Amino acid sequence: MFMAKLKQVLPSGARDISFFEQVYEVVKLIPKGRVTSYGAIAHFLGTKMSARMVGWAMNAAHADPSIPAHRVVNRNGLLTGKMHFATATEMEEKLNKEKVKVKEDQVMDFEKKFWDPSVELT
DNA sequence: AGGCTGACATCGC
DNA sequence: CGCGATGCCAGCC
Repeated sequence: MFMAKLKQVLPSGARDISFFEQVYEVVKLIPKGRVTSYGAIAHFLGTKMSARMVGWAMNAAHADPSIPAHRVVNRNGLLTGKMHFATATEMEEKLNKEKVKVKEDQVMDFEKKFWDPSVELT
């Protein structure tokens, strides 16, 4: 269960030097009112084929409040990870505050709000 | 050392 | 149109 791994989200050591940090960096760099996808981040990090890694990284990211994980959605602009937030509505509420409209757990104008790190950060 | 898991992405039936 | 199976990679048991 996720509970089991939830405990290891915060390792006592500082040996968290992995692409996790890269994911954190990218996610933190996401402009307000913008969103990106796991696939885009994965691509930016080089592991474009496996967006799962990004999702996995985000799993650990949710432990860090400074990481706007709510701005990261799946390829369809769907808030698939909302269930991992404190509350199921927190994600879309935060997005709404950033002028990002969410309908049916889906980001509206996703393509317009989409922020591609491989393009914006290059 | 081997196997399981994961907030995805895609194709297949 | 819905559910299932597969690929990818890294971390953890």
